[in-house]
Amino acid sequence: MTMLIKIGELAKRTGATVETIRYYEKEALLPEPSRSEGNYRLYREAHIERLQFILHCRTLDMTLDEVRVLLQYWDEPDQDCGNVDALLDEHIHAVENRMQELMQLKKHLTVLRQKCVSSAPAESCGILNALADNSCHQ
Amino acid sequence: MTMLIKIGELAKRTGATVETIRYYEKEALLPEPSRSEGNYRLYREAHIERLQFILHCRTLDMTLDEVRVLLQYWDEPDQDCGNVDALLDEHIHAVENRMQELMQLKKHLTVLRQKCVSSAPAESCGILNALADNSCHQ
DNA sequence: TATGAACCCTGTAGCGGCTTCAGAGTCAAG
DNA sequence: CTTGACTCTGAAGCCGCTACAGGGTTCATA
Repeated sequence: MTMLIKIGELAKRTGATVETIRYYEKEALLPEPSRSEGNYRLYREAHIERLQFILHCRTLDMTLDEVRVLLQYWDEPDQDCGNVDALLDEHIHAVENRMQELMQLKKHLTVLRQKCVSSAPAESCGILNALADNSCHQ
Repeated sequence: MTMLIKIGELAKRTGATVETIRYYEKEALLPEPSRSEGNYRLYREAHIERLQFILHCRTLDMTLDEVRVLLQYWDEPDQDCGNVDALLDEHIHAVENRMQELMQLKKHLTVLRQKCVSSAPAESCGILNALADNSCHQ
């Protein structure tokens, strides 16, 4: 007897919300589960695993399209997994780039922050003036 | 004679797109400009500066709501600028937090990436298996 | 048996910050 | 007079959910 669980239970076990689970089904990331007499979704072990896989990818900030690609390998285990590496490499690069951007950003913000030391009329606020200044724009 | 420019010219000078400019107008970040006989928007110096201010804030990853707050000081230069500091401090914190997250992320991704060294059937791919693995989930 | 609470269903709209499109009008050059 | 570059409005689409509204189901308790 395979154990069948309803959507709320699946949510509880995985940490997803009920709405997210339904959303993933609509997006075809999760297959449509069977239904009870009262039309409730009934999930089994395989669904739990698959959802966990998806959520894990999401904690790594992958897009749903990236997850879709990975799931395709998951579904066809005989394929060459070379593209899995490639996808991951690309993703790592994207994360690195974003970090670089944020570091630049923080530098700029910190410099900007220094320009206002104390309460004063906005007119003379160094921050506002710096933001307005064209020359400061790169 | 003040020089008047059309939206395309404003876009070229600031680096924004025409659509973004119209969007900012709809969002009341930019005031409605005057119009030509043929109903074209006609911008003047002040619009250029204001748009540059907004774009500059955006390169610093501020939300439009944050920009709105700053513009309010811009518009009323007699106000105390204390809140400008506060907004900036908060924003710097947000950027720092995001950086922390991304660093964690990158660490995870790099570990994951090591698990697949060469082309092999997806079934045996360390990456996919690690993503599927519950124990790896935190 | 009635009723209430806790769960589930579908479908739609909203979020932010644009981007893209359809369908039309304007304007200057050739 | 036509062509092509520009402009206009309004609506829809993007991502990854989240939050409704308005119902149905299930199960325990009074």
